[in-house]
Formats: sequence, C-alpha cells, structure tokens
Amino acid sequence: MAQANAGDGTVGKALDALDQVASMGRPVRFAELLEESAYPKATLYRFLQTLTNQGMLSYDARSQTYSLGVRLVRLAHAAWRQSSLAPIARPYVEDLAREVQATVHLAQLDGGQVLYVDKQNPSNPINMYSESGKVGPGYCTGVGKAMLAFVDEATLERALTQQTYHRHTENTLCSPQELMEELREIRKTGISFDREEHEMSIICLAVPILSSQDRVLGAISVTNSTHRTSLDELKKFAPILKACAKNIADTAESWRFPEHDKLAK
Amino acid sequence: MAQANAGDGTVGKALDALDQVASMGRPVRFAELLEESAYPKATLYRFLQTLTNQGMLSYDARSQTYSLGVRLVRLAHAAWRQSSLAPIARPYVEDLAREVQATVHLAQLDGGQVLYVDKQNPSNPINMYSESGKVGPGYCTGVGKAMLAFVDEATLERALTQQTYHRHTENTLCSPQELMEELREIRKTGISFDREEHEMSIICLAVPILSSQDRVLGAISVTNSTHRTSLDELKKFAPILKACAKNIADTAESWRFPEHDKLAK
DNA sequence: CCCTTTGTTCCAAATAATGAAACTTAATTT
DNA sequence: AAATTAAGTTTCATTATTTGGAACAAAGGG
Repeated sequence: MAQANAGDGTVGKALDALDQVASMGRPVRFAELLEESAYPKATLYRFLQTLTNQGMLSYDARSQTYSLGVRLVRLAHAAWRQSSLAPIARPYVEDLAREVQATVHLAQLDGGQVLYVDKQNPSNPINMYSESGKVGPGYCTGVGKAMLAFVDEATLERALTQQTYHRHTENTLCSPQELMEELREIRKTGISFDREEHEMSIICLAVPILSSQDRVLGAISVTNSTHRTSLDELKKFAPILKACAKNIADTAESWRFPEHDKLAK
Repeated sequence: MAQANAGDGTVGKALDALDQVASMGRPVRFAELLEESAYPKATLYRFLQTLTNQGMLSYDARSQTYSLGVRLVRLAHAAWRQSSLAPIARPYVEDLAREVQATVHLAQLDGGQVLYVDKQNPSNPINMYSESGKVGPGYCTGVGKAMLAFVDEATLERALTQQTYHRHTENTLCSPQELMEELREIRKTGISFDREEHEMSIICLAVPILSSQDRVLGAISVTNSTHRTSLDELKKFAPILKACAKNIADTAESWRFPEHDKLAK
C-alpha cells in the first residue's frame, strides 16, 4: 500500500501515518510501518511520536507496538453525532427496516468510497458501532452508485479515479465506462440496484438522499438475499424508500441549517 | 476555552483546531472559532483548510460552517475495534449485564478522564454507538476511581492535575486529598463505589481490569438507582464483577500479545 | 564476542509555517 | 446607489520547523 496522499504539508503527512496504522487493523511495530511507508525512518519516527503524544495513537512499550489512540474514539463520537446523518435519520431508518422486514443501510460518501454510518436489522436490533465506520467500494454497491449518480461533475471525476475496480462477481461493473452508463440510468429512475455485483446472492435497492438543492447527503438501501426475495420484489419498496429519503433530507436540512432561509426561496 | 495543548509542532496545533471544532458540538463558522482560538487568523484559517482537505473536517459552503469530517468516523471504527477493550470484552459484558440485571459500563482512561467504550443494558440491548466515546470525570465515577487507584505514580499525578473538581452532589469528593484517601481504600479492597457522587440517586460498583503485570487496562461497573437497590446489595456483585474483569484481562492479553510469552514467565 | 536487526538521536540544509497587512466579497447602513 | 462595516481569503518576507542521511544505542542471535 503506497502512500496515496501528497499535499497538505506536515499535517497531511502525519495523518497519512495515522491512516497507515489504522489500515493495518492491529497493533504494529515501527519496522512494519517503515517498510510500507513513503517516508524516511527519522521522519516516520517523529510522526509516530507526535501522534502518540497527541493521543491519536497509543504505544505499548511491552510489545513495542502502535495502535490507534482513544482520542479518536472520543472525536469520532462527536463526529458521528454532529456530522453524520445517522442520529437524524435513525428513527426513519428504524421505521423503514420494520416496514420492509430487511436490513437497511445508511451510507455517506467519503472520497470515492462508501462509508456506512448506520444499519438496522429488524430481526436483531443490536450492535451498532460495529457497523458504523465500515467502508465499502463505491462502484459496486447500491448506495455507492445511488450517490455517485447525483454528485457534481468534479466530485464524480475524482471519485471515479479513486476506485480500484475489481471483479467481485460476474455482474460487477469493472470499468468507468460501464459504470457511467449505469449512473445515467440511475439518474433517470432515481433508484439503484445491486444485482449481486459485490457479493453473490446479495441484492439491494438503494436511493439517494438529496438536499433541496440536489446536493447528495447520503443514501439508504434495503438489502436481502436472492434466496429470500428477488429484484422485482425489492423494486416494490422504491416508493417507501424514496419517501424515507425525502423525510431524512427534510429533517437534516431543518436541523443543520435552522436559519438562512432566504436562499431557499 | 483556551488552547490547552502546546507542544508537538504544527501537527499538534492543527489537532488543537480539530478538537476545538469537536468541542463545539455543532457546525461552526470561521469567526466563532477565531474568537476562541489562540492562533492568528491566517494560521487558523490554514489549519481548517488543511483539515478539510484531509477529510478530518467537512465544510459546508452554503452555511459556511465546519463540522467534523467523515474520515473520523472511519478512523474511529478502526480505533474502537483495535484499540479499545470493547470488542474483546463484549461477550463478558453482555453476560454480566444479564446476570446482574442492571446497566454495565466498560471504560478506559484517557488522560485524567473516563472514556466509556461500551455499555450494556439488559432491558434494552440496543444503540451502542451513542454511548461509546462519551467522556466523564475521573474523580467522581466508580470506574474512574477504580482505574486511578491502580495507575502508576506518574500517571496518577498527571491525572489529578487534569481534573476540574466540581461538587456535583453533596457526596462528591472535591479535593485531591479526599480522593487520594478514597483511592487508598479502593486499592485495599479492589472495589470502588459511586455513592451518588456524580448524580443523586445513581450508585454504582466498579472494579478495575488489570493486566498480569497490574497495568490498568480499563474498568467495568454496575450502575443502578437507589430506588431499585442499595450499596450493600450492589456489593454482593463484587465477586462476579471481579471474575468478569479477570476474564476480560486474560482475553485481552492473549489476544493483543499472542507471541512474546517469554516475559510473562 | 561479534554481527545483525531494530529503534533512537543529531544536526546542517531545505522547506514549510507564520502572521501582519492588504485585499476581496458580501452584508448592512446611510 | 454609495458608503460602511464585517467576514473571509490571499500575499509575502521573515522565522521557525521539518527533513533525512548518518551516526549511535540497544536488543537478539549465532
């Protein structure tokens, strides 16, 4: 994994290092990080020290390993509450899951990737944190395509280059061309399918959550398996999904921007 | 709110700015931040730009406000999974909550403060993320005192200075002296009470989670209200709590340090 | 004991951060 | 509509920090 991120001076580089530790998914030693890092020994070393001082990383002297620090958990709690749609959308998502009797995902766009910020499973309404924060590919998930179809030109272009296309199943759209065509279709209908593109026997129906100025706020989806339902069956939920998305968008806007009504004329 | 954090060059300062946004708890405008900031206009401005570029903040052009970015949610998910005790302790905490039929908290120390990383409520096993990441005072909570009682001299001293003592109730321990005395007692018995010190009618029993080298990994507690139980009743759970803490510690150690068994001799 | 690996510190050169001030919008008042 | 104020953004010479090769220290073998 090469260092993707160039710009933004010292801070950007230090955050690169932070991401690198995060991407390992376990406590790591200095040498391991050095191997994969684009930065020289002393430089990386200082970054890790700084981040540790700052509580963004924690260092275990016994095993000489770095892990992500608790400060992140604190920050993230605030981030999830103030910046994600999840707390606002929660009641609507719950209702939707109950109504469709299937798993509902709430996602937002993060770079070219899909970031899941909430999940509701009607049969097992538990265990939220373990799903929030997961990331998925943008080009082969229902929510990903639903969002990409409605972002502005510039964002889309950037997002498309950030995809690393991989043929997960025989249905996966593996090129920007195929994807663009699909997105055109989605823009027309307002709904997006995952036709076993990411994982066999998993299908889903997704719709974007759009602000009143048609800015993409996020997306919601209903997921199910081909053993329990079909695309045609799922499609029947489109109106409910759209209504739910509308509700979330309205609530989000009135919540996040209670003043400045002028512009909305 | 003055800037607390000095050291650590540019990165530290930028993270200060990040924390500042987090502490506001809502989207904020540049001017608001500038007012409270220790940094000059242009400097703060560049920090915000950098953090936004990096996805740690997000900027809404419409309302000209900064909020925490989605990248944090992603990082935090990784942090919670790899760095907190929560995923390891989850099954034990669940069992405990069922057994004692009361709310169980799992906490870790972050600076002088208590960071809650998991919570189980037997009657309503749901809604996790909203609790993880919350912080509380160290000096007047069961888990806080349980952990402080067993940390090393240096950490304790630093933690004590970081408390801002406030008499929440008539039982709150409001000085380092009172607290130290209490900690001595806790060290002797291995259990810690919250005798309505943080909130009236809320009591709790907590025990520390200690590694085999007696390093403080975290703490667990059983919380209840005085209307439903008493301190004496709670005290009866001490053995179960201790056993649970032991289990968590053992699992944590074997999980996080699968190799290097030599030192444990 | 020597050699290797891994982690830490130094320091002069290179680079990036700094912040006062100038500038540009945008909003409000006259 | 012009003038005034406020809010946000850019500039640039100065200053301070980062940089990274290389030397150093410590731990682990052979």
